[in-house]
Amino acid sequence: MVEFDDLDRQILDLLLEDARRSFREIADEIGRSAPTVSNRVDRLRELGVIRRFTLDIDRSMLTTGEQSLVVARVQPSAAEPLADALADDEAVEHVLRGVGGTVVAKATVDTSTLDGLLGDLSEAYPDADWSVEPLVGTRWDPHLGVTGGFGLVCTVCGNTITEDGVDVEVESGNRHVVCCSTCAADITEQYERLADAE
Amino acid sequence: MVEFDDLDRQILDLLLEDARRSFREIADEIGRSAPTVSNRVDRLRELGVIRRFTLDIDRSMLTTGEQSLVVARVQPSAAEPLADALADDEAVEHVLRGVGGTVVAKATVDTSTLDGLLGDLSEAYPDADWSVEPLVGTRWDPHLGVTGGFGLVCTVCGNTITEDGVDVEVESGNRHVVCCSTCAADITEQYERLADAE
DNA sequence: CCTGAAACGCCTCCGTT
DNA sequence: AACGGAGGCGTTTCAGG
Repeated sequence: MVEFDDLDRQILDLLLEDARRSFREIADEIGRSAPTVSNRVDRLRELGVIRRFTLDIDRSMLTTGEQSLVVARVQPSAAEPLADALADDEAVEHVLRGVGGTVVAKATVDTSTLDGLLGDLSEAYPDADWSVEPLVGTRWDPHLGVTGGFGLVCTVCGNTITEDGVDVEVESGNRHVVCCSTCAADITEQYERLADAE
Repeated sequence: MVEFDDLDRQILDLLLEDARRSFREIADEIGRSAPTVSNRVDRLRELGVIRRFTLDIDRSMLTTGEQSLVVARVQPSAAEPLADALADDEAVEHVLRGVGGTVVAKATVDTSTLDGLLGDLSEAYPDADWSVEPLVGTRWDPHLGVTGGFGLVCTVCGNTITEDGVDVEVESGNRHVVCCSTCAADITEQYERLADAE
């Protein structure tokens, strides 16, 4: 059983708004019992839809708040490794990557302290077009998408997952949700090939 | 009394990692009692350091997950109104603004659905340099800054706030934290002038 | 500003439907 | 899959240092 319904969407909406809201309060809101909400939340965490419960902090109020905004444009094929390299730096908090090769990073240090990392990356990506600026304002309005539909997406073929969905546990303990047994076989094979290569 | 010490920093660190962690667990971790943690968290919320408790969601798993990355470069003076205009749209979840006039937005709709909003904004900011792409990857590693120091910053003059700090309540119910009575008078005056202008 | 005790509320396991 | 009850935590209030 792998599905994702309106109840899940409502729970996510309420938790995005206030992640410390009690399960009982959520239960009242959506017309279910607290254990149901608890079970749903557990499932959403296990599936990886909820990556973590966290805070939105106003860093402009803190002296640790010097932050930098990095925007780079590279060849689309180079975007993923660049994004990974940026994300690996401990000062980098956020990385966004567009399909066209735009990579945006938000770091929790000032621009001069970032220089070391960016110097290395500039050499590794000589064709890249870089900009680095002190970050002066961030706004965040957490919500799910505004489009009507919702559901889970197959990580193999991209189709929407229905009641035929399969929840595959690959050997590292990671889980993947796929739409059918064909995609499940696909992903299992991929992981086995990866394991053999080691 | 307005201060921000190592205890606050530790509490924020632990909550960034898991915002549903119990106050008692945090208390054990930092060697204080649960009521102390509860009081500190209340204070951090009231001060606006904690803007909200929320979730990090993996949108790539949801069919609502089509997202767009917008990067605009405008005159620095135009960046703030542009950032506000973007943030006002309900599909826009994140807005980042650099001091040099770079504005980055992350929207929870695909690029074609964004067209209406961006068409209007392109007309309003004819000198802007725009790019819009489907967003294909986001990573987020929540943490406080990596720099050593911490503390609260005066919203008037930018100095670090010490035990002389003042917590001013301006008439709208909003609060500001400033470093001294001079800055407190400044901000009160500013708000009064604003009220008179209406 | 902190603590401990106590009261109250919330979460989760379990048995049932 | 979901519910109600029960036991055990978690949170908050309060008195006292």
